[in-house]
Amino acid sequence: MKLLVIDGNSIINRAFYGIRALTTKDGKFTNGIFGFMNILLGMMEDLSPDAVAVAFDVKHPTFRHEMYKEYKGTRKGAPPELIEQFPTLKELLGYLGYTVVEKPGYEADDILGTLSAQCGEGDFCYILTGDRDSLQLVRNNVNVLLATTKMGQSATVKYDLDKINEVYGVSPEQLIDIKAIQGDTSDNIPGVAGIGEKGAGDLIRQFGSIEYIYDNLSELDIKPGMKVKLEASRDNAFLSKALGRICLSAPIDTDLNSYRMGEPDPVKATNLLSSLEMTKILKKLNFDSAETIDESRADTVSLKLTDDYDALLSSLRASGKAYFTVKYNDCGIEYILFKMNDGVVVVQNADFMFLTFASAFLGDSAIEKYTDDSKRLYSFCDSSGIELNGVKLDTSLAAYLLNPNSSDYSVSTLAGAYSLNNVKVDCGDMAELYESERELVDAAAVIEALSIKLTAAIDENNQRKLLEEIELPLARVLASMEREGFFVDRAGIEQYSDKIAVRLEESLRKVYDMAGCEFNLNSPKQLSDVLFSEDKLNLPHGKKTKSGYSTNADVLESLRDKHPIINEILEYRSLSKLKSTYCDGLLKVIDNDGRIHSTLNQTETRTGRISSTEPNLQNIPVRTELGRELRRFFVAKDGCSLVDADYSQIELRVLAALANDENMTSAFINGDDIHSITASQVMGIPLEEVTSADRRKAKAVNFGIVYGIGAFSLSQDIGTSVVEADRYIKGYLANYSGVAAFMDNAKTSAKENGYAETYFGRRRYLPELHESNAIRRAFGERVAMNMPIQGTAADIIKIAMIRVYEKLKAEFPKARLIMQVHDELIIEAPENEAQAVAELLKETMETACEMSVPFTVEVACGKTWYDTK
DNA sequence: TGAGTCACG
DNA sequence: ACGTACGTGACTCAG
Repeated sequence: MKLLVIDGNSIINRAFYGIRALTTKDGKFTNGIFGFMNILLGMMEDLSPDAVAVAFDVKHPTFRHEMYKEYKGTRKGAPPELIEQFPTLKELLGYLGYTVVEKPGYEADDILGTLSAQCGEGDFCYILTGDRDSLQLVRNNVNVLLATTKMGQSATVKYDLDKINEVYGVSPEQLIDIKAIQGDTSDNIPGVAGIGEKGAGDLIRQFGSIEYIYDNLSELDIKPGMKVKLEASRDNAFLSKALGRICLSAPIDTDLNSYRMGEPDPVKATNLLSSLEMTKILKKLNFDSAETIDESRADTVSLKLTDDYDALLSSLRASGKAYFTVKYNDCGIEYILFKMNDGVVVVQNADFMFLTFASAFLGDSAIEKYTDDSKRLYSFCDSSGIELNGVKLDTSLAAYLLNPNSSDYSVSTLAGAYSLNNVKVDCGDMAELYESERELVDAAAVIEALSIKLTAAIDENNQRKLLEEIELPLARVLASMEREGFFVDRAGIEQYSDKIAVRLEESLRKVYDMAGCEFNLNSPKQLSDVLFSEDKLNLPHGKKTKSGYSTNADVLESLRDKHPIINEILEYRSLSKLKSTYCDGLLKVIDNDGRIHSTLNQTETRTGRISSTEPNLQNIPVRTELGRELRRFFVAKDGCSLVDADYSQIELRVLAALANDENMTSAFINGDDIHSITASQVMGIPLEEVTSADRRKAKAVNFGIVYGIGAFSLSQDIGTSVVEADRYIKGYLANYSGVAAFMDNAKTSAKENGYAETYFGRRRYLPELHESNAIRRAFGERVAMNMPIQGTAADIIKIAMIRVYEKLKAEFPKARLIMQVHDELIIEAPENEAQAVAELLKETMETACEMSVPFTVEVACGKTWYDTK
């Protein structure tokens, strides 16, 4: 029989520390369980064992104190956010058919030892652990799979007898002797004072055992100093050997057959995993979906197809509500699936009447629509000349508002997270459809219940306005922007690309010349070798990364004077970026209509910003002249101009307003230059005497404050000492006392509530704030300070976008909003309307939100994006 | 697939 | 003693 024995404590520990904060929507930590399951399932696949035992230490309440004093003196207890995961993991393992083994007074180690010792001829035992102590258990038919995290990547290394001999040069038994001399502070094993890992290894490799060493101490060829140390710790050495030997006879069930995999309970396992929001794990388990339904408590939903559009439409009109999901194909809609009282009703786009029905249904503002991807639906309607009205809920948008930390807002995942996955579809004569469109039908079956739960949760959080006045209407705007796209000058990019290619080639040659060898300059690893190896350029290396020395721009910048190659490498890097990401990248995504249609994601960021992908048009170069040239190829189509407007210092203004800081607010009201004023006030110099260097420093502090600044990073940024940077920050907070109070309050209220929130009630949950790990907690605090600022600014521009969209539709129907870059909006408008549109845009953005500071907007028109700056 | 790098606000 | 500012996405290498 093939047996797998797992040290549960050790593996969950590794998982916990290896994966950063991962929690469910209500803040339960799940990272340890998630990592454990990943490792476990990987092992099951690789080894396919017949029997599995998962061993845990038991923290026996009466025993613990003794253990603690006796053996665990210096081992720190696990943090509460890990401890709370143990019971759930054990429960889950039970549902999946694994046997959990624990015995008060015994450690997981002892259970591993005892079970592995039961393996006789014909058996094979794998021990999975992260603890090297278990290596002593290796035998002919017992291997240890040691979980390691090398360079951030987790892997397991197999230790058999040969491997142990190769690594340690001893037998497994002798590892106990080594440890008996070396000791182990974390296990409170004293060892021999003054002899460490190397000395202990040498002694045992040479003499075999501590018994032999102590029996013959006087005759042995050992340095006198070491002999003295050995002699002094004689008793401790033997005690240590006894302590270090893993028990092979723990009083547990030793019949290996008891550990054969049991039948899993798919219903309970699925429910638990869904509530833990572990879709990926659930997928890997690959349960037959019919098995995951608890028949006794399932809601049964029928499935039927209809082409009686009139009946369906009057039924929808009668109820005034439609819960539905849509399946698209290349030609448009393929199916609409409604959840009606009596089950899922499917309409198929199979005849000419379908579009008439769809148009009547989607356009009817009296029917409240509850669906799962409104942006896509708006997009379809746009392209089909249908006006979509009455969208009351988009499940993905509601779920995003409830918790922007997730990454998957599909109906099936949400159904799991809200415990709505116990729905049985009675498919009648529609088995074929159900077979091929399972997920779709299941989604339709739960969308009503899900909508009700989400709506209740939104109300509970006071986020209805945010949903109905910002996110829902924004989906229509984003759909329009995506469809509109940005016209680009393909030939222009191609020419530019060729120009860059020539310079890139030259640059590469120069680098090879100066390096004295050819290598792949795109590989940081190879570059760091060339720059920092003693037999190559041997330059002073800076900070190290996980796989060598960093070669990033900061490091290279500091080496500029050391060698002319540095400049050339920086040149190569920037050219290479322009070529591959921007020239080649953009050319690839130009559509047949000559325009680039970026996807604007509304549920991606944790702060409420939107993001842009395929391609990302929110990071087109602007800071260097050569990069900025690219913007010449983003142009308005024939007869049109671009109208571009951006908020000036919106985040700082939001901060001033949210903090209600008198000083900062009045600076903005007066229209002062905020960075100069800051320099003047913080450094205590008259405004006229503020130099540009002073202003630059103040600007960096202003930015830093928004991010939850630290003195170290500020000093890096402005090139001063940490002490001086710290002085700036202190001075800043003294001068802007409202800001200081705001930051303080942001942290404490986030800690109390469990989330940070914007002015408009957008939330971001911050489980990091409750972590024991100081670094992660500090990160949480910075986020608690930053999110309300960045998020409120995001809310404001979203409001502006909705209003701009509406006004353009009413007043300048030929003008179109085409892009948003966080604090910037771009409209493509007929040339003769550009001026008027510019005024409308500026006015609308400036008045999107009334606060105690003005939100000023700078606007410009031009034929290309470049010209608007 | 993750790490490293770099583009933007 | 630690590691070092917030939020993104694309490309490349290397295991």
